[in-house]
Amino acid sequence: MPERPALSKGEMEVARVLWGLKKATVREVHEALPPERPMDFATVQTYLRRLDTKGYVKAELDGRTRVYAPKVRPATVIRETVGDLVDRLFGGETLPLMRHLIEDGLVSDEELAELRRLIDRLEDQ
Amino acid sequence: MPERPALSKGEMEVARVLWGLKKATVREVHEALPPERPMDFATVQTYLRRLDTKGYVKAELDGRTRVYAPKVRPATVIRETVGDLVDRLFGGETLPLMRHLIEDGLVSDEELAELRRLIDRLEDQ
DNA sequence: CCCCGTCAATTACGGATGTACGTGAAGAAG
DNA sequence: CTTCTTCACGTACATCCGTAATTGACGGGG
Repeated sequence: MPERPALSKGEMEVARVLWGLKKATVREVHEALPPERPMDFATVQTYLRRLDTKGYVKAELDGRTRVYAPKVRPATVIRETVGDLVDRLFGGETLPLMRHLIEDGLVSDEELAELRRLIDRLEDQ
Repeated sequence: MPERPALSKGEMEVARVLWGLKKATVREVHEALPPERPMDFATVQTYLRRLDTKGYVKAELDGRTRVYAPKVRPATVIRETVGDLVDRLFGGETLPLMRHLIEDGLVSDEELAELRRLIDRLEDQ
């Protein structure tokens, strides 16, 4: 597999937005940013350019404006990123991460139920 | 709460080792590193010094050798780190992360069972 | 005493990252 | 046709990160 350089924190944020939009110009991504995390237009531009060089998105010129689109699926990025974190922080063990997520109250009751359904489905299949 | 600068990947790795040792010199940390992730002695030294300046560990001099000890509990670091990742990659939603962990086969059957027990315990309490 | 090996500390350094400024072209206004 | 404005592009830059080479103090053998 083509080993891409890992994403940085900021790159992740704009990648996430681009996944949501499927296809967008810098301006569109900029405007779609979550309001609690504003970012300069030029900063978004930089992140998109870097995502391009790193191979996570592709860009094509429309007139004189670049239109970006994802090239790597979110699931892939997530797997790699989370895997890396689990390695470094938990020595590769996944369960401790789960435990923390659950015990720190980061998961609501509803989500717990949903989670249980998920496990059920997976187990008898 | 004293907002510390976030940990970098490398810093996490040595912090993890130090948590295991409770208290150790650079050399001890260096020797306790997982074999599949070797690291120069001086590199470990640098990470520990940076962990110190960032406020994650404290160091005291024993003779002319520094002895390091954790100052922030793992649970705290984990909460902050994972929280940050969840924000950036999932917009704050925890469940999608869980889903990915489970569906990508990153969780063994045994762990699934364990996980179910965890949920049970949490729910009826 | 002087030299050498050992171990810890300090300094170094190229590349990544977060963030933004300066520049130049396309179009609107006069 | 000249000027003003708008927008996207490339360039910039201070900091952080990963990684290690260099320097300096101690103790032991000649």
